[in-house]
Amino acid sequence: MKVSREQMAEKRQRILEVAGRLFREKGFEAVSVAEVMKAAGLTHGGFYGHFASKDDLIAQTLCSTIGARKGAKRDLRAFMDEYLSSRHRDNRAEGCVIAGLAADTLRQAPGARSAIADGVQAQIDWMSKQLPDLDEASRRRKAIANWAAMVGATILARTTTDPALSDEILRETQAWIDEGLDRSAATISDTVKSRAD
Amino acid sequence: MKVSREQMAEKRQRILEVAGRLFREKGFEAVSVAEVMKAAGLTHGGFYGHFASKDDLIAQTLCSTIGARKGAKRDLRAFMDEYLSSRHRDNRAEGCVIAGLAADTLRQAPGARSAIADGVQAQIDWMSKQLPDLDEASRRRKAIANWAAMVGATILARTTTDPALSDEILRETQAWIDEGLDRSAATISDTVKSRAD
DNA sequence: TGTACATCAGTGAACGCGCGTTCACTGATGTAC
DNA sequence: TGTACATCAGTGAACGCGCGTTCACTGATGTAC
Repeated sequence: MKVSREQMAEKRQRILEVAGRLFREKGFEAVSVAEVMKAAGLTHGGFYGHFASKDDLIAQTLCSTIGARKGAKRDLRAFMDEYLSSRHRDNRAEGCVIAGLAADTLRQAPGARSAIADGVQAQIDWMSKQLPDLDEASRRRKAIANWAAMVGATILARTTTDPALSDEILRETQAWIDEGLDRSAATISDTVKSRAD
Repeated sequence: MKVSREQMAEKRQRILEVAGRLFREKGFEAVSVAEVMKAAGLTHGGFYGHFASKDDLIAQTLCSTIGARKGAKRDLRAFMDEYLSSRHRDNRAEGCVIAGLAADTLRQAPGARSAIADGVQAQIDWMSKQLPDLDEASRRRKAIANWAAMVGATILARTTTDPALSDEILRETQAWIDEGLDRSAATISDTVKSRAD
């Protein structure tokens, strides 16, 4: 049965949303087209009215989900705290796409790969811009190293079966990053002071 | 046709080796039992004489590959240099199992999960032991944060489609880790000096 | 040491299953009059 | 504004395919005499 154009656009959006959740939770290959459509309240046959293929759905879902998460970011410290929290570790379905799906995306079609690659690039640029260091090079170095540590810690914390070790990985990574940020702040205040002299 | 017992043990070993390479290269789901057996020079029907199921193969391959890599480690600095090299980034088939398959393993059977989890634990313990810092807590913190950064950087560097950014991620992460190690060395030599006074 | 036979690792056809994808059909929508 | 009809989003059965797994069979191995 036909539906109105707004309804169709809404349904397309709903498919992208549930696909984003399911893919992050289970990975691309473990989620079937039929499962996505059912979760969106539709039957599987209608899928190809919205997307050209499963690969197309994957690429569009990544674009859409990365875009949505990008828009929600505000303060760097708050972002890092949330990222290395047990809540984020345990909530794969709504968490960071890169921590959840980067490894999976390596073997996907070019559309998916470039969507994730753009996300990595944008994330590094954003973090670099938020850091307090004075010179560009150390801002960028710190952004890359901290982002790598955050992604790695999330993946390792999710992998571990021992809850104490999992918590420790998040906590110690956060402490290590905080030490680095404090050191930057101290250097900057020194620099500002010496300039004032 | 029957073969001698030593030949059968050799074949089992060869299956584990090719499976280790193929899984790291393509992920668990994208490699079929038939593909593994063909790569080992056998036909797929014989598979169940060696392993109870594909899940069993995955778990045993992880154990075997992690064990083999553990035995090959020597010096921490050399290990870190190699880990964050473009060679390691580009050689998934023979590289670190955790960077290559940790994300995939999340959704695998318990045997695979615990094999990878043991690998994570052992890696943190080993790195912690190799670090020069005087107190246990900062050794462990540094081991966790550095290991997380190494795993994350490898995954991000493999994800990126821009070769320059990929190289940059590896280089800057290594530089950041080196700064941390140098800082430890300096602190220790200060401590030793002040004790000598 | 040589021979006859039981064992069993490996072979390859076959199985059932779930997947991505297709397609004839349905019926609400939106348009022409 | 009301009616007749073309459009087309959604339905659900069906498809071909590759997968993990099974099984009757083969023939070299290793043992009993």
